[in-house]
Amino acid sequence: MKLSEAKQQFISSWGAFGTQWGINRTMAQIHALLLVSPDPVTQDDIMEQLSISRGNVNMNIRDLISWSLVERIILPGERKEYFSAEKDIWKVATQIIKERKKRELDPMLKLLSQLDNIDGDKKDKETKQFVEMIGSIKKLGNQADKVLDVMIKAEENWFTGSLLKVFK
Amino acid sequence: MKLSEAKQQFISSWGAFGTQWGINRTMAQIHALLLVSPDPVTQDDIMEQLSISRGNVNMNIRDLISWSLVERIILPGERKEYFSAEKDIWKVATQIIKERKKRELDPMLKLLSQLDNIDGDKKDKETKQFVEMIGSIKKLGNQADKVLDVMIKAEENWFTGSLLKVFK
DNA sequence: TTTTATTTTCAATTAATTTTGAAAGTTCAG
DNA sequence: CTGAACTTTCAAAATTAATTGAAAATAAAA
Repeated sequence: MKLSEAKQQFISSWGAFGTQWGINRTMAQIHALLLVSPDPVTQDDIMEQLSISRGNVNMNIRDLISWSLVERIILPGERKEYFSAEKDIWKVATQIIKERKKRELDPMLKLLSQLDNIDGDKKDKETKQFVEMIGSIKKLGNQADKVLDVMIKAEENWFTGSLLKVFK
Repeated sequence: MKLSEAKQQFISSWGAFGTQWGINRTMAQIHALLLVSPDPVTQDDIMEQLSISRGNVNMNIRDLISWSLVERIILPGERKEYFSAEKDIWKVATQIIKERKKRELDPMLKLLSQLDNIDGDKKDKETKQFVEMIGSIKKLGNQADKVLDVMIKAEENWFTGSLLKVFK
């Protein structure tokens, strides 16, 4: 398989994959492009390679930067900005976990703890089911929270070594 | 807080939460409603409680059934169908992991292994970066695959007990 | 300062997804 | 069978999300 073909395939699939996870297709594609680009690239490079508008590139790049997956690079003596993605895939994964946890899991746990205190008869079937369900989701969420926290701090070696041993 | 109010809050937030994860808002809301309903409910109940059309309920319920999160219940002597959600939240979580793994991770790993063999000079910077990146994503994906497989088979006790111990 | 290169913004457009609702299909009691 | 009760389908409509592109803003060079 030719490089250009494989690259196209990767970028387009990464975009489709992202979509299923609630990530803007273009953002995922830009990320994919940067992941396989050894050198920093410009907005114009991205516009050309993905056939998308300047505004679109700009917004999605900023988004990727806010996720700390991409950094802005100023080359000395150059007017244009360049962009480069974090290439250590373990760091990429933990960074995504960290951000999604912060943006989604934490707020959800906060909400659940607000739904805790229900007025009225705790013996009522409806009330009982609600309180129990919120409680068990909260419990699971808190456990996931702890596990993810450790993962975020861990080294990749720990994952491949120690943890996989636990999983025999 | 009143039950009805808390329930509304939960359903609507669960829907918003689902959206961020690439899950249809209505599907997530129906799931939330069923999670906090102690008894099986009908399509009409769902239509009324969420103010949505019959077709919408029907399609999303089928989707939930295909995820094995909801089951169809026929009450003896009744003409209508009833629906009920799996209430064990650990089972819900592992079932979702199982399905997403099957529908998303597995196909992605399959794709990556097809992008392995690139023609041309492995010393070329572009080629090298591509091959290495695909390789490391594949490696991480395979590790995640193993970990998730064990989780899917595990009991919740294992998660709360043994695993959390590993995480001190 | 003025000019030029480059980035950012955002209203308008386009695309993608979701929802509706009525018709067709199914099932079952009488 | 027949018809009422109920479920399913799917084209069209509505909604939501993403994208464009040109104008405004910014920053560096002349």
